[in-house]
Amino acid sequence: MYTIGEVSEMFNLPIPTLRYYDKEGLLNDLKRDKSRIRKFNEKTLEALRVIECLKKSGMQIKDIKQFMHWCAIGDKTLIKRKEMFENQKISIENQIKDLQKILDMVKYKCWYYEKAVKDGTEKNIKNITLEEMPKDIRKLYNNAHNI
Amino acid sequence: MYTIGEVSEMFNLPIPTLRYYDKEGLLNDLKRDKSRIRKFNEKTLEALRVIECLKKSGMQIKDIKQFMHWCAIGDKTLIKRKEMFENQKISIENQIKDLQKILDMVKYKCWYYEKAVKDGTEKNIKNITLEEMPKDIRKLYNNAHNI
DNA sequence: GCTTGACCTAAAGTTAGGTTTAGATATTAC
DNA sequence: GTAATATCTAAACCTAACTTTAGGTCAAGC
Repeated sequence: MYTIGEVSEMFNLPIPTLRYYDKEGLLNDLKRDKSRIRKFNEKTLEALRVIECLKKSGMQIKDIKQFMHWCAIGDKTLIKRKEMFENQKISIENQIKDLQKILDMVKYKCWYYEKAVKDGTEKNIKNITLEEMPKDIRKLYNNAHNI
Repeated sequence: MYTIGEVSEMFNLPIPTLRYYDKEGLLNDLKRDKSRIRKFNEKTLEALRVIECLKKSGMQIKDIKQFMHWCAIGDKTLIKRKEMFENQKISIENQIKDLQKILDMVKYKCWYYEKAVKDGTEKNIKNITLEEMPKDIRKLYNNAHNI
């Protein structure tokens, strides 16, 4: 059993954030002692790990709440929970793909500015054609420009 | 030369968003005609492409504004702009790495719920040990659990 | 000359996800 | 017993990035 202060340290989350999650209904398993003080147990910590994961995957608090609620209901909601994770998987895969395109654009810009800094001016590189680029850079450029 | 309505369609951005970007100083090259109507040219469109890219990479409007301002100043700011893109490159690479860890966690959960749905209950799988997991799933689990 | 449609502005409103404040209670240390 | 420390609550506040509203201008078509 842990106090809110201990959990705050463990997860590196501010105390008000933990209270906020509780208020929003994300911590179903959270119990209180006789003087209304929150007592976090292993189940609550596991819930927090899942919350952190789902948050980082871009899910909104209200949808995480929905999921936590399904968990509380029990086996009747297994299919919904499975589907949720399958959708989240697709969503993350798409986010990674998108970021890889953005990364190509940014890598192209890194090359561009390296050249510009070397030249001391942007003039020469500004109107470069595809043919004048090194092959690997051309690839970055093409990837990036059909975003 | 394009009107704000045309650009809105081309970029699939609401008109008020384009006005907002202009107001925030992201569109230095934007000119007006005699009756104060915005006229977008190729340079503005290229700026919008860069803005979209930087936004998707997680950069804030105020930092994009800073970058656009550097662009307007000219060759004196080349090193700053190069450094900005180099930092953004690292940031995106880290975002991708983080998402890949999250993805492993979510893939593990997909496997977990597939099994649970097959069983019709979460009971059996709930307390599964590392040894009882298939090797590839154990790998996902381990990757995910040192987030 | 009047209506329609696309543009304009400033200012207020919105949303998510917290964070801060103010005041109350309870346990521990001296 | 009293001071310090950690907890509690409700409610106000905050920030980013828009979005909506209300009212005004302007050129084209009838």
